[in-house]
Amino acid sequence: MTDEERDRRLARVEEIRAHGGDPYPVRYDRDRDAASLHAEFGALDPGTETDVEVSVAGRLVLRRDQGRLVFGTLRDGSGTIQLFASEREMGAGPLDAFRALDLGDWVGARGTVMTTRKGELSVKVAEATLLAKALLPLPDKWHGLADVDTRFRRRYVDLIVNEDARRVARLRSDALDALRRQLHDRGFVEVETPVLHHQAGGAAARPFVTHHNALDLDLVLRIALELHLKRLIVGGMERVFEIGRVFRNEGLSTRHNPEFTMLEAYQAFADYTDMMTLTEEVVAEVARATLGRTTVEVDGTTVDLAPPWERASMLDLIRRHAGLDVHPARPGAELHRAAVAAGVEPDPSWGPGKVVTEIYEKVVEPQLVGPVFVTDYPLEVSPLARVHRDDPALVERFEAVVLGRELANAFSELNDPVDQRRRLEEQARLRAAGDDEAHGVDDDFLRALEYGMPPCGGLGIGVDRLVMLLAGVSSIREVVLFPTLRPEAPVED
RNA sequence: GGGUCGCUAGCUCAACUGGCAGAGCAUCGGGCUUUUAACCCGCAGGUUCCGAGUUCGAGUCUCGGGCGACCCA
Repeated sequence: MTDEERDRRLARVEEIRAHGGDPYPVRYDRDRDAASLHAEFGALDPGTETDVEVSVAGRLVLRRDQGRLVFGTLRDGSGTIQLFASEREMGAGPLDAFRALDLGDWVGARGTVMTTRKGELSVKVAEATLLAKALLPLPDKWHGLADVDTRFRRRYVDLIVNEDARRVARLRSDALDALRRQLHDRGFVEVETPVLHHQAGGAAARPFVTHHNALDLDLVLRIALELHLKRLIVGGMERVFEIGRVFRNEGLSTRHNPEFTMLEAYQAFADYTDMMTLTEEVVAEVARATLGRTTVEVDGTTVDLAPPWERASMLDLIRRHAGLDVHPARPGAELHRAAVAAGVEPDPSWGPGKVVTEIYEKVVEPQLVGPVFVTDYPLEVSPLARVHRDDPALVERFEAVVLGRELANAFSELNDPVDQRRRLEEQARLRAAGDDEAHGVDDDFLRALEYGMPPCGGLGIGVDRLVMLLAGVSSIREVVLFPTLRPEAPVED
């Protein structure tokens, strides 16, 4: 019976209540956590007794029963500490009650600090208190949870038994903290802009559609932060950033979760070269703040994020890695031949810029170790970026690539309202022709630009991907605490 | 969407070519006052993901379905 263990523990709960106990008491006074005990008493010699009385609290995760002596391992938010429960110290009745605790129970313990003969720092228990009874058993104490799906569905269990899950969750918090500090230190102001949009914009992606009942209005969840942040630049907020969730209605993979976290930052009077400097400095500082170093390792490959990062144009990289000399101004037939030579099957609907970009993405990007700034994208695939100062077929845009993955995307922002309107109308044409990832025309955004946006550099960093890099993991689900999953099958457990 | 692999006790995993469904941990009973995944003895625990088929006999083979992982588009 699958509920046998749970029934046994429920019966234990009733037994405790029948004896006047409370299996779920309201609070507990603890004065120390495991880490502080190790920090203060870690140097004690084996076999030391102290008269320092402490109280600790945590989850009982291991137990070693010696008969008249029971060892327990208690885990709190800081680490683990051993409990030393002896009949001599507690008496037979209380020791039996301690023995009756189940693995997974939350327990408070008061006693003195000691070390065992083997030198393990312990609390010699004078009094133990059940703080919360666990009804469901923990997974195998040695192997933990191996089923990846269950790890993500029951992240709470993953966090209990998997040190690495705790490490990554903490690392993500540290990285967000460091990102905010880096930007604040540079004079950026953190803002919050709407998640519910009338129209998806700022990226090429399909949105989630939702509905506002009172207004009887369909709305979409944002796919990017860009267009509202630029409105703030128009409003005179010279340096703004937002760290926020965006939503893209696309498939699930090791690199894609439908909701993920973007950092976008906009800086007035700057161009994309300034954003390269900002990117490499901020990312390197975040690595130092979270890892204490600038090198990261994923799947056995180590890269150093310390600035300066290599800068190379997309066209140069195609020449170098694919041996092809291409340019979006070349005749279409020539570009199609080049694409085929590179192993890319060009779609008839693709313009020359799209063909060049596809060659880059399929052939070049996966080979790039980096960190490298890939600069100067075809105009056609970048409707929000300013035309390149030296080449009208290109825009001033870069993507930062590390280990074949895009980490950041940035432009010299397009602030000519007439040019912007033309480019969005071209997108609308593609959309009408069936490209459901193409932009629509956002009239309010265009109106904002008509009030005048100063020259501006804009930067987007995929926070999840940054954390993946820092954590050394290759699946986005490892860095998102509760990744999107199919609903659990109705009959389970 | 395609390919490959997987789904067996609460957890982690076995079960040669089709032949009595097993182990470790957890649980339960017993022993043990310095353990470290404690250890020793014993008990109990199963819709082998679901459904159909082939067969004297299916965890194993065939077909269909579900869920997941990895790779590819």
